[in-house]
Amino acid sequence: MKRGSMNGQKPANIHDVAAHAGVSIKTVSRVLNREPNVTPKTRDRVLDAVQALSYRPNIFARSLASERSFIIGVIFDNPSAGYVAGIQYGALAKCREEGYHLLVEVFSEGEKDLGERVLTLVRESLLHGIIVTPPLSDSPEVLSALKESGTRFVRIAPERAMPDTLEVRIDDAKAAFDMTSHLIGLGHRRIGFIIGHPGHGAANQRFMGYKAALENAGIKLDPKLCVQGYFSYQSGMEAAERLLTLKNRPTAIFASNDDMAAAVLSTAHKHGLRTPEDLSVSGFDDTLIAQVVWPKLTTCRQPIAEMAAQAVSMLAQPPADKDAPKEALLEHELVIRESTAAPNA
Amino acid sequence: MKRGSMNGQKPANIHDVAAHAGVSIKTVSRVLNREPNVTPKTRDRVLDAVQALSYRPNIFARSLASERSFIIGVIFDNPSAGYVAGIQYGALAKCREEGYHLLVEVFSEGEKDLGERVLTLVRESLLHGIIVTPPLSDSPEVLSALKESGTRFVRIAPERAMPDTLEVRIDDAKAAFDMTSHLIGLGHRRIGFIIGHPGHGAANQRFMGYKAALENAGIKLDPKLCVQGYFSYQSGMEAAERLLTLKNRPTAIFASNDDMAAAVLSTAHKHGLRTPEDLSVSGFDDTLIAQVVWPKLTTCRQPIAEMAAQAVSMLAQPPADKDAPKEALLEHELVIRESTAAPNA
DNA sequence: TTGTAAGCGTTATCAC
DNA sequence: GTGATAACGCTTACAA
Repeated sequence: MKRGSMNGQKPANIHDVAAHAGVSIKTVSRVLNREPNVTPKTRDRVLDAVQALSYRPNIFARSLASERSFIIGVIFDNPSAGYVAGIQYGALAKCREEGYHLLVEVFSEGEKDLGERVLTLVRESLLHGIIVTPPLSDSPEVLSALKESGTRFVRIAPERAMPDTLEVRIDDAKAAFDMTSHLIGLGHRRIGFIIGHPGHGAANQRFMGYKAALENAGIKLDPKLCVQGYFSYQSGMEAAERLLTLKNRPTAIFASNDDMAAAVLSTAHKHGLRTPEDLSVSGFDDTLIAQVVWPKLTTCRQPIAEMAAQAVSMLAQPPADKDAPKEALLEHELVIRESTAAPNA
Repeated sequence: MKRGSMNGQKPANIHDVAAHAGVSIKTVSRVLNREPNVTPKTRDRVLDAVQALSYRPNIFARSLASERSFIIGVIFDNPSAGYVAGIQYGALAKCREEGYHLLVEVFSEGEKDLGERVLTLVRESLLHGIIVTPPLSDSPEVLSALKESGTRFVRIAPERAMPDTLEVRIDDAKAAFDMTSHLIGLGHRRIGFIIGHPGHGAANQRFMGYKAALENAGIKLDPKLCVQGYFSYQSGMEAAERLLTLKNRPTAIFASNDDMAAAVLSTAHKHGLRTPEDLSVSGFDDTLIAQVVWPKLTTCRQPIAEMAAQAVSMLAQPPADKDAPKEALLEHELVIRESTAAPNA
């Protein structure tokens, strides 16, 4: 057995490699970190030794000595499983490329000592950077703790802009505008809207987009048609209930995310309404649910994984780079499926 | 990344605390690690200093010096978003309790150098332990790499037992037995079964439970009624298609997970079959989808989060403890909803 | 181009 | 009980 592990042998360290290659540890370090000033020949000898001893640098020692960390953190507050999975998938792919690891933490916005906990996380584990997902990306406590810590962070889909802060987003207002326009194009005039969670950044933007599209088409906004939701399936059912029992009920409902849209479908069904014949329904996000419900949901695809990958890239960039873009704006895409059609079609 | 807070001040280290408290660094270390032999008075002085300087130990230095890590890894291969989220939720809660962090990594079983990558992960980042989720929990490459590395690991829902290995599971065979018996109790005799992914540990167990229940009720197994699936929505549609176009089609279909059961629902609908009047459908896992489809799925709840929490607990336990349980068996629970009823009801 | 030596912030080994 | 001092495995000035 060539590597020392099972049988109580300690794994090789940088000194072993140096000895095996007949060079100094500094040279090994240079090779490993791709620093200049190493002859190809020396480099090969070192690489051979690394191979032979199956050496892997100790990440803790590296971090301790260099004051850099190779771990990127991502923090969540309970969003949908599909959203979490999408973010992680994208972040992990890029992390692998860039040589980082991904540490996950969940915080709930309500909890005591939220700022304190965030500080502990970044300080104790010396994160290289941190990805902040909504609704945490607009939490004052989280944000000020992060600022105080000096750790670089990227906010995903934040509502409010912040100076000197990295952001990744789509144009939520434009996306909602497009979706609403799609409905209007189909011939709908009475379009219900289920607003997202009040604290969630993108929620407001989407609402704005909806209103702008109505105005653009010369349709007067009916406040009765706009009801508050919280991005949860449950809240979607309650909102749908209110909209569908209206005297003059809408012919289409645009929900701010897929979970709520799925709830609308189910509620409409319960009321004996067919989709899309009697009621068109559209969602937002294009998570798995959109394709699993019947009929399949018309929705707006948000490139969640790419957003996370982008966030990792920004973090991987050297902070000194003044010219690096501070904000990345990614493209959304309307996905027209079977849940929307012309009214009374 | 530099750790200094905004104003360029470096965070306090153990020497600062020692100086502030007028003791040696060893004493500070003792207090922090709850070692004996410290007078209450000294202890309080140290604690005050910690507070005053808002000191947090550097996790890298700690790990380097003690050869212990405070990070637990969890590795996935692409399972459903609901499953991933459930595992992480449970693991994180327990990690917080026990003072660990959670590092996530995704591997795909097909990829080259899988074992090599697993080795690198545990060695490079010196994980305290690692949680292996299915289907990785039965991957020979992953398992042998882990054994070789000497890192402690817990397998979630493995199919094959391994000596001297930690495991957390439910009794999948019993659960499938119960579900099948529920269907039989309703009056069904022709019960279709969609088998899970061949490489996935629990899949076989569930199939065994199905067969045992039939035998127990004196029903002869019809091989035509058992079709292979892969746990994906897509594979569920194909399997359902085959079952529903059978000359003598089943009056109930039991799919090995919720995603496939949702696909059965949709396929049945397409064939003009009503659920549960014309066809009963049941799933497994009780993920979000089970409650989002219409009608809501009868399924078997698997306590995913608790299983992950249990895994963290086992890892947190000192390895020397010979009497610590090597295997945890958690309870499943049948969740009867609207997708199952008596045939022709 | 390569090597020496001094940290990095902890824990651990002994003395006292 | 408490405290110097040496690891831990690496990076990085600074020499050579």
